[in-house]
Amino acid sequence: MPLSPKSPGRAARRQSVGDHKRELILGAARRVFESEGLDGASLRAIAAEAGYTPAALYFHFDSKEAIYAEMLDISLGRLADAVLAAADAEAEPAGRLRAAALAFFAFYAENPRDLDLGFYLLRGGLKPKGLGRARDERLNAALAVALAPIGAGAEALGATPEAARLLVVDVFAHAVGLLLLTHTGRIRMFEASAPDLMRRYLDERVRGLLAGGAGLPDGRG
Amino acid sequence: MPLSPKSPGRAARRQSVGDHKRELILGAARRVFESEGLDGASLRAIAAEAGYTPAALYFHFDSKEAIYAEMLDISLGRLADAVLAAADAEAEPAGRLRAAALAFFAFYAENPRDLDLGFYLLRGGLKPKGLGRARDERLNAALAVALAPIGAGAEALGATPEAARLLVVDVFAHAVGLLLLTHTGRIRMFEASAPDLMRRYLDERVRGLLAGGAGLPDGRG
DNA sequence: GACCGCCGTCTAACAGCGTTCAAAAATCCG
DNA sequence: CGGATTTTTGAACGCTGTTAGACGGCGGTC
Repeated sequence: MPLSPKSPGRAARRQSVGDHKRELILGAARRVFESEGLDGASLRAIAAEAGYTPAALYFHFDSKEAIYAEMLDISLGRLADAVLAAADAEAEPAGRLRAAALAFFAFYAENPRDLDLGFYLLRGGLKPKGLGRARDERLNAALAVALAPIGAGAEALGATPEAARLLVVDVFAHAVGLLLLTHTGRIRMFEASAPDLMRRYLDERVRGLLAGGAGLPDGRG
Repeated sequence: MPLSPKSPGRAARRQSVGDHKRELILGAARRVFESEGLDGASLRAIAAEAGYTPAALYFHFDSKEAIYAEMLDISLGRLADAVLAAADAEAEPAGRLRAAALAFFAFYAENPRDLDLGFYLLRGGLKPKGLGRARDERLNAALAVALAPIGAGAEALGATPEAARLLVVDVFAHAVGLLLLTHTGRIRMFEASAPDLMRRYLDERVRGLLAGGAGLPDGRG
């Protein structure tokens, strides 16, 4: 122990003050991001909104991407909360499955900035350079939590674990595709209601589960 | 006619020389983009690769985005070619549908730079500011061409036009979602083979078409 | 009570970006 | 060749994320 702690509670208090300032900056980032968009949100604008000089942000975060990464963590946490709440409001497995998947879809449909953040990651941003490998672990963990009710619902309806996993993957991909294609508003095929498409898709998958034990067979061909 | 054409073939020759230089620049952009990625490809790098000074590019293109937009046009053209070729290699409607959809998927799975370009648009890039409204028309038209064989196959299998349209939309969204989620390689659920997932999904939809006349009912509920 | 050291922030600057503008070079035509 | 037009250039602008060094203030030690 090269450092002799000067006083017991000191480090902890420092830490909590530091955390508070990080949250202050993240809040400013969220506001600027909300009004300017992800690409339009400059570090200087975020710093100004937080009452700081740009350089000061580098004391609290390693980079601008680190701020985005932390915002994504928060976003995924809110997503998981929304999905779990929606699932818990239903009693029957089929209802829980549907509610969870629709809540996932609705979360991103109604919060385009969270969608931007997610797409930023998917498009290759937030590379784990200095962000640490742990970031990816957290990301996958949060995603697993948010999607868990879908798989659980499928298993409760009689699907094998493998079939349930495949259904989760399919629903996830379908939702992401619908969200992305609707998002720009410039692809004519997707000017129609995306939620309707999502509902229709889900209804069919649940019906398949109820009927045959699997909407799509896990052995193909 | 305020401009008196000095000689008949002159404007045409100018035009063709200009087109040639545009293609030269687009080729340089494609190469730089291939090795540096969309975000890493700077205008100065593209200009250097083409043997130009950055400012010279602005004589041939309105902006960097205009270069990207033109690259996207070319990309969508190649996509349509690949899809139509794959469909034409099959005789039966079901085979044509499957081949077209799988070719669409494979085109982007095997050409990540084209995928980047497409996602750049979906993420909000290539806004029709100075790019002109005509860009969006061309974009939608190219997409319609590339996806036409899927809808045609569905109708040949007995689907109503509306059901066929919905199937195209669904397949499109599913493919885009799978491509996007696989693309980063950082979402653990999608480390498995995306083509397999696409095939499985397609098989089921085609089976639904063959069985009931519609894989997913067009009246939901 | 004066001093030292660290923490948090600021000022100033860097290199890079897309873009613009006036001037120069190259090209073409009569 | 002369003059007009089309292309290209060099230099600059304002923006971006980021870094280095200096500065004030606060906590703990002598």
